[in-house]
Amino acid sequence: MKPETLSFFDRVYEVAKLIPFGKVTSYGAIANYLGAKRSARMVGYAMNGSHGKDIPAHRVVNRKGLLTGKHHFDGTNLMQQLLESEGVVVIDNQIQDLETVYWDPNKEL
DNA sequence: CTCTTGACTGAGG
DNA sequence: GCCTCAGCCAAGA
Repeated sequence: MKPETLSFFDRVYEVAKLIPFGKVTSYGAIANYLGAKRSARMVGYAMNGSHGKDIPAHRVVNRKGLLTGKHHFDGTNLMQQLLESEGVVVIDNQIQDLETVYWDPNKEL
């Protein structure tokens, strides 16, 4: 690939697609993997365009494991249900046992 | 070029 | 542990 031709958004999508089934990661982790540790907000912002793509956006949460982006999904609890269907325990928009399901691209890739 | 907008994060009280 | 504040940076108007 020619990353130079890909925008920051496109890189976020590529990483998001690499998230294993039943795992989650944080915006900051993705940003750090892209070499822009301070651009965690951009990662989330990029996910706005993830709709209509093969992006498992529900596997991306903030560093606390809180489903801050659930408001961008259709249903009120769609994001939570998607995660639970993958074996991730979620209670009140908060991922339980985060360390167990956490996937860090910097360590895994 | 300037200004606004964020699905964030770390530091301080 | 919780709440608040400020910095961060790319994209779009």
